[in-house]
Order: sequence, then structure tokens, then C-alpha cells
Amino acid sequence: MAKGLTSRSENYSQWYNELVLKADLAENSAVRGCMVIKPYGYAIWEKMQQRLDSMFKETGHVNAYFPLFIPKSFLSKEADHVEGFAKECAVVTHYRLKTSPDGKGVVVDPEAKLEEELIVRPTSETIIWNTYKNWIQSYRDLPILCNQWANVVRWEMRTRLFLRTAEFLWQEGHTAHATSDEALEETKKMLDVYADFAENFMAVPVIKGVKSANERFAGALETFCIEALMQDGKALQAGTSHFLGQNFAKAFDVKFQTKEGKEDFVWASSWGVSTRLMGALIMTHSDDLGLILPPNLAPFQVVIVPIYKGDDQLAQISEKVDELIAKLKALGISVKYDDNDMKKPGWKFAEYELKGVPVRLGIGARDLENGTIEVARRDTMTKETVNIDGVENYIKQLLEDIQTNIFKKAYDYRASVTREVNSYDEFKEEIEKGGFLLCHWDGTPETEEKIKEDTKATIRCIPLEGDKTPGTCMVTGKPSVQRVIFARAY
RNA sequence: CGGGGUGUAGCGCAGCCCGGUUAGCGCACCUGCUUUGGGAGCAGGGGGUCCCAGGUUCGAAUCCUGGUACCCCGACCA
Repeated sequence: MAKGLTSRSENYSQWYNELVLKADLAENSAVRGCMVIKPYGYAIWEKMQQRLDSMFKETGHVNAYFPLFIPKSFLSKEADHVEGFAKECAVVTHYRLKTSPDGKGVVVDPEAKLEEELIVRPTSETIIWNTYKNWIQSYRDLPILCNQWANVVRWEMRTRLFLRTAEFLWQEGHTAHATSDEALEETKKMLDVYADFAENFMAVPVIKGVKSANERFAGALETFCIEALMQDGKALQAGTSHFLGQNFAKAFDVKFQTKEGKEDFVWASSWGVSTRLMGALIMTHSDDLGLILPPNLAPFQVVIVPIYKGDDQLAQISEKVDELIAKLKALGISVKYDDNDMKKPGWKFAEYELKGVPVRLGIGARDLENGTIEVARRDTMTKETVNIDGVENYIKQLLEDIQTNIFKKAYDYRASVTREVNSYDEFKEEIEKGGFLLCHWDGTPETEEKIKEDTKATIRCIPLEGDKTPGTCMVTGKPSVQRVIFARAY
């Protein structure tokens, strides 16, 4: 019998955790709240990185790197910002250890206390704006369009693999502009880049929107986001893009001379996505048998499993397989040939299903005789036997089909659990079922707070696209500009 | 930081209440034979400071005291 995962319907969290561990994506480390990303998981992240990086380059951005440590005084220069992050900062207070007086191990040397504590970056706005100050004098120095690939630390109380870890990998873009319009345009442009990436590369449907004041980034004037919906009906914030106005420029005194010779503060944006996208990927597509990877992100898109008795048969199969591999590679398809003699075919089938490989090919003596090969697709779990001649073209098409099919599946699921709700009583009932609820809201933080307290649901975003019909708030009856998306979130 | 729970082989657990040979089971691992189109079968084998420290006792995985680590549920959050 198969040694399966806990089923999704039984316990979604447990299913998720087991999947991450068993598919060899990541594991908890010895360090509290921190995660080890294993080679297979990292290979997927790397694909994301490469694609995002090229999208950033295409939109005129360049990479740079800024320090891991931020002097405490920097962090406190922007009032909202420090308040937002203060509760989850790791702080460096000393720079040296010494042998313990009792001779056992080492202790912090009290003599080596830092004049000013250093904060391990929870995000890099402050250190970057302190740097930009020196880079910007004139409108001719603008815009600055930098991105950084880095790790950041947020000392979370409770962590979950990929979704919330004390340390995580991400990219953070930080741009400086001469005008408000230009900074806002950049903010929206990068939101579009994220949405494009999520939907067309990860096959994860997202809703673009604006955060309410309660959910806004600490220090931003406006936070834009992409929101995804997981299979258990909970929302996941998959990426954010912030319009920072002149807040950080003012905090770090970053001024420039305009064309007209006047002095003005610089306008800013920042935007980021993290390894949390791995969580989104897993919870959007996978099933009770394991991971389902979109072909765009699979470390290898096709796995070939030989079925044989004895070395002679294996040699014959391998010869045939080598020809096929060459043809697949010529079409840009990544392939793994698993001729490991230690494992049986059945074991391999289960293993690659767990790891989400989009297409599996099985070939044995029977196929050699008939000139066929078995093609199994992971997303639908269907298999068929096809003629081996020209199968490479069939597979190329199949990979494209899988990519669009899993997007469609996720899209349809989201549509099936997205509905309009008009009264608060109905809302309280419906929120228990999960999914996105489109509701009228009076626009006040108080009402949002009340809803959160009553139901644990938050406003995921105020959608940028779709129906903009005004109405009345489901809680207070006051006027509402448009429906907003409520959900329980990760 | 509040409220629960658990530390026994690489992993998952039983044993503890009611102290008593050589601490047990499943998976994994090693050897051999048979198997190979959906996580193989049989036989044999290796692997343990029972979280740490102290106490009670002729005798402690088991009882007592203190420590410590981790997990779950809240508050915090991408």
C-alpha cells in the first residue's frame, strides 16, 4: 500500500507540512524559527528567482547589495516604520565572545558591547535611503531603480515552513523618483510584473488590489498587493508593492534639485516577494499524492522510468531512451532518466508524483516491441501509451497544456468560492466556509477592526479591477464606494 | 508572554499510572535469495548516555525536585 500523505480534507496544515518534508523541499533547522531549504526546493526557488530577475531587468532595474546590519538609529527615523517592525527585530549588542570563566564553552564578552546596537534587517528601506542620500543631488540622478536579492529576519512568534519563517529569502526593489506620479507608476508597474509572474509563470491566479490602512506597510502611503487563494479557502498575500511618497526621503533628508532649480524631496517605491511564493505554489496546486509543479518551475519537467528484467533489457531500453532524451533536450525540455537499479518502478512512480514532476514516461520491453512509450501526466493522473516516434513534440505540447490546465483549475476553484455577501449575519456564516467574500465596507479602520475581532477575517484588498458599483456597508449601513475582498488569511 | 502537551535507535511511536531479567514495535539501514508495468517477499543482522542534573530505593525509562528543549492553541506577522 502507498505510504501517502495525510489527506487535505482531513487536516490541511498537516498535509502541507508533510508534503514540504516528504517532497524534500525544506525542513526546520536547529535554529528557532529558521528553515533549511533543501536542494530540490531550492531548485524551484531558483527558477522563480531567474524569471523574476529577468523581468526586473526588462523593466529597467539593476541589482545591488546593501548591508545586513542596520544601526538602530536608522530604523527609528521613520516613525510608522519603526513602530511596524520594532516588535520583531533581532538585535546585535556585542561583537566578541570569550572563554567562559568556568572553562566550559564561550560567553559574550561584556567588554565588547556595541556603542549603538545593530538591527538585523527586517527590510532595507532605512539603510538604502541612508545610502541613496549620497547618490542623489540632481533630477539628473533620478530615477534610481535598484533591486536586492537578500535574506531578512523578522522574529516571528510562530513559524511555518515557507509561509512564515524567522529568516527568509526575498527580493526587495527600492526606487527613487523625481515626481509622485512617476513613483506611483513604478509601484503599479511592479505590481503588474508580480501578477504576470504569478499567473503566467507559477500558474497561480491572483487578485491585484490596494491594502486598507490597517494592512498597509509601515511607512507607506499606499500598499498594493497580489492576493492568492489557497485550497483550504484561506488567502495568502503573495507580493506587495508600496508607494512610499516622500516619507523615507524626509526621514533621511534625501533632496534633489529640479530642472527649475528648486529643491524637493525624492519620491519612493519599494516592492518585494519572498520564499513565501513557494508556499503559494504548494498550496495552490498540490493534491493528496504530493506536489504538482507547473512545467515552468519544475527542476526537471520529464522523468523517464525504465521497466526491465536484467541488464540486457536495461541496455536496450537505455539506448532507446538516450535518443529520446537528445530530442527532448533539443526542444528545450529538461529530463531526468532514472535508471537507478536500487528502486523498483512502482516506488519511482510514487516518488516522482510526490515531487510533482509534470510528465513521467515509462518504457519497458513491451514498448520496445511495439515502438511505444507510456506517457503519464501528473496534474490529471492520466496515462496513455503513444507511439515513440515524434513523442517529443507531443510532450512539448503536453507541458504547455499542463501549465494552462493547472492555472485554469486554480482559477475555477477560486471562482467557485468567491461570492458576494450583503449582510453581516450572512458574512459570519459564510466566512466559516472559506474563500473570498466580496462585501461593501464603509472604508473605516474601526469597522474593519470590528469584523476582524468578530470573525478573524481581514480585508485582503480593495480590488483594482472588476465591479465598482457603490453600495452600503454590511456592518454600519454607511455608503461604500465598491466591494472589497474579505477572507481569513495565512 | 499566557494555556496545554511531549522528550525512549535516523524517523514515527509503545512501555511510565502500578519500579524488577538482556527496553520493545513500525519505517528506514546492512547481508543473502527470489522479485521488477504502481511504494516487493522471505530469512538473517546492526544500531540506545531512555533530554539534563539531583533525590528516593537493594534496584529507576518508570516515583519525587529542579532545569532544559521542542510541539500545539492564542497575541504578532510577508
